[in-house]
Amino acid sequence: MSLDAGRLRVLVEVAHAGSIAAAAQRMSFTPSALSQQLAKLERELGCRLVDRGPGGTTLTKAGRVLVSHGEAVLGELRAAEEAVRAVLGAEPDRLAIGTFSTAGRILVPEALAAFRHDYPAARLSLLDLEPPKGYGLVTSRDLDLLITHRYVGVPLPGLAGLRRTRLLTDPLRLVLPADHPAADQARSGLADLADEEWISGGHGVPNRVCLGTLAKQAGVEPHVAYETQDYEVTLALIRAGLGISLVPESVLRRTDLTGLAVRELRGVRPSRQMYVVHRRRPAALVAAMVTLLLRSAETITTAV
Amino acid sequence: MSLDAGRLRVLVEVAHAGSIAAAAQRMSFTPSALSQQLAKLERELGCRLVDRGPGGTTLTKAGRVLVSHGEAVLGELRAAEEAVRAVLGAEPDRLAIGTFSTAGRILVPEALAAFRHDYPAARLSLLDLEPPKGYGLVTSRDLDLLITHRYVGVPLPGLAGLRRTRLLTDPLRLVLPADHPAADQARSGLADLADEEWISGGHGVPNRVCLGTLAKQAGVEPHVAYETQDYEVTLALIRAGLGISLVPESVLRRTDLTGLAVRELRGVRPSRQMYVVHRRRPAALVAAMVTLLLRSAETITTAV
DNA sequence: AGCTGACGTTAGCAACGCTTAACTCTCTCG
DNA sequence: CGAGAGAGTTAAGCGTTGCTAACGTCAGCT
Repeated sequence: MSLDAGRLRVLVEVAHAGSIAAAAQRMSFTPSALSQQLAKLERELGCRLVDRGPGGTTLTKAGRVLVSHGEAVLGELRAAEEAVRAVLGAEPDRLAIGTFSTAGRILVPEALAAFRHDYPAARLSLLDLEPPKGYGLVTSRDLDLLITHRYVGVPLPGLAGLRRTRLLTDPLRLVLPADHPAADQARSGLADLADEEWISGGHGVPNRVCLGTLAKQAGVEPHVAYETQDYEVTLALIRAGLGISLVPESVLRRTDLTGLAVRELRGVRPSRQMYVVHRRRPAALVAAMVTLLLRSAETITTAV
Repeated sequence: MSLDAGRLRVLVEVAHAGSIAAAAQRMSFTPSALSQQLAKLERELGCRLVDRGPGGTTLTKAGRVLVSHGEAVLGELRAAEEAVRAVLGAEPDRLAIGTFSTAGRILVPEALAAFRHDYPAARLSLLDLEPPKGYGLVTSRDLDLLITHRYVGVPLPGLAGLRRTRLLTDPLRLVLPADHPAADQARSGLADLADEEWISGGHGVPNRVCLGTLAKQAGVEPHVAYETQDYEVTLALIRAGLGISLVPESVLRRTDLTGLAVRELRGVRPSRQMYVVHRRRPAALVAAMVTLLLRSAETITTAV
C-alpha cells in the first residue's frame, strides 16, 4: 500500500498556508476534514508531521521532507494531465508567475507588455512571493515561473530538478537623510556608521541577514530600530530622519529621491542578485517569458 | 480538480499486464473494479485511453503518454514514502533487479554473490524482463536496477530522468550445424546464406529486427522458419539441423557446443550491448550493485 | 474570569468504490 | 454451425471513506 496523493496535497497546502484553518479555506473544506486527513497520514507513517500550536502549525522535520516530495508528486500529476491535454491538441495557454515586490514593479511590467503582444491569448496570473519562498510552487506546478532574489551572504535554496538563471545583479546603496552628517562623504564604511539607527527587515529576512553579515565582517553590530519589508516605507522613514538603510539600486531608480542622500559603502560592494526559476524542459510560453525577462533585465542594467 | 493517483496506478498496471483481467488478478481486484476506474479516468479526461479488443487491451496514444507520466507519479509517491522512512532512521534494505534471461545467467550470479557478502541483510528480488521493457518499472520504483540490452540497429529507449551505463559489448556469432557445408569456411557473408532457414525471435523482437537490418544491408531477405526467444532452444534446433542463427558470444560460452559450428560473419561485426539502468541519485545499495555488475562484466570481457 | 481563535473529537450522512451477477462480443473448437 | 471460453462492460447492493456539523480543549489576551 502506498501514500495517497490527496492527503499529500492536504499536507502541502497546510504547509504553504501556515495553518490548518487557512488551508481549509483555500481548499473549500472544513478544518476538521484536513485535520482528519493529516491525522490519517501521520498514522500511516507512524510519525508526527506537524506540530500543533495555537496560532498555527509548524512542520516537523519529517513533515518538511514529505512536503518537498509531495510538491514533486503534485507536479508530476499536473504534468500528466497537461501531457494528455497536449496529445488532444490543447496548447497550454496559462502562465503563472511568482515575483517579489520590487521585480514586480521594475522588471515584470515591461516583459509582460511584450508578452501580451506576442501571445495575446495567453492567460497570465501573478502572485506576490517574498524570497526565498516559492521554489516549491514551481515544483508543484502552481507556478510556471518564479522571479526571486538572494542577497550575497544568504545561501541559495537548493533546486531539486529546477533550473535557475541569473537576471541581473542589483547593487545595494547606503541611503541616509540629505542633511545627515555622513552625507558629505561620497563613501562611508560600516564601522563609521556603528552608532546609527538602522532600518531593515525582521529576523531571518534576507535583507536583515545580509546587513548582519556585512556588519560582522566590519566588526560591528548594527542597531536595527525599525523593521519593515517595504523599501518605500524604508525610504519614507529615512526621509523623516529616523534612520539609515541599505537599499537596492533598482528601487532607487524608480523613486523620488528628494530629501535623501545616496552613497556607496566603503570597502564592500554588497548586492542582491535576481534570478528566474523554472522547471526543466520549459514550455514554449515559459521559455519566451524568460527571454523577455532577460531582455528587460538588460535594459535596466545598461540604463545605469 | 486533478487526476487521482489510484486510477493512474490502475492504468499503469493494466498497461504492464496487457489486459484488464491480468492486472485485476495482480492487484487482487475484480476486472469490473478496474474497468470502472479506467472508465472514470477516461470520462475525466474526455478521451479513450485503451482500445478494448478481444484477447486483451492495447493503449491509445493518449494512454501511452499517460502511462509514462503515471509511472513518474508512482515513482515520486514511493520516493516520498522512502524519504520519510529515511528521516525516521530506516535504511532502505530492498533491492529489486530486473534482468533479461542471458544476463540472469552469466552476469548477475557473480555480482549477486559478492553483494550478498557485502550486504547480508539486504533483501533481493529478481524479475525477468525482455528488452526493451522495464524502463517504466525503474521510473515507478518497482525496480531499482534494470539490466537490459540492445542489438545494434535497434533504437535505444529514451530515458526520462534515468541513468544508463554500458556494461559490455556482446558480439554475435554465426552458429550452424557442425556438418553444414558452410561450416568449413571461417567466415561467411549474409549474402552467401540467403537460402538458409533462419531461427530468430518473433516480429518486433530486437533479435529479429537486428537480423532484418543486417540482411537488408546485404541486399537479401532472410527466411525465418522457426521463431523462438530462447537461445537454448535455438541451439537445440541448430543441432538438429533445422536451421542457422546469430547467437551472442556470451550465450555460447556457457553452453555445450558439441554438434555446433561457430563462425564469424564476413564484413559486419554485429553485436548487442548490455546496459544497466537506474534512477538519478542512486541509493547506496544500488550504486554498490552497479559497481559489482561492472566488475562482473569486466571479468567476462577479459576472459575472452 | 471570561472571551477569542485555533485545533481536536465525535456522530451522522452522502459519496465513492468494490463485488456479485448478468450481458455482449469475438474467437475457437468439435 | 452452435457451444464454450475469454475479455470487457453494465447494473444493483453494500461496506468503507471522508465530508460536515456540533461540541470539547487549550493558550493567550483584555
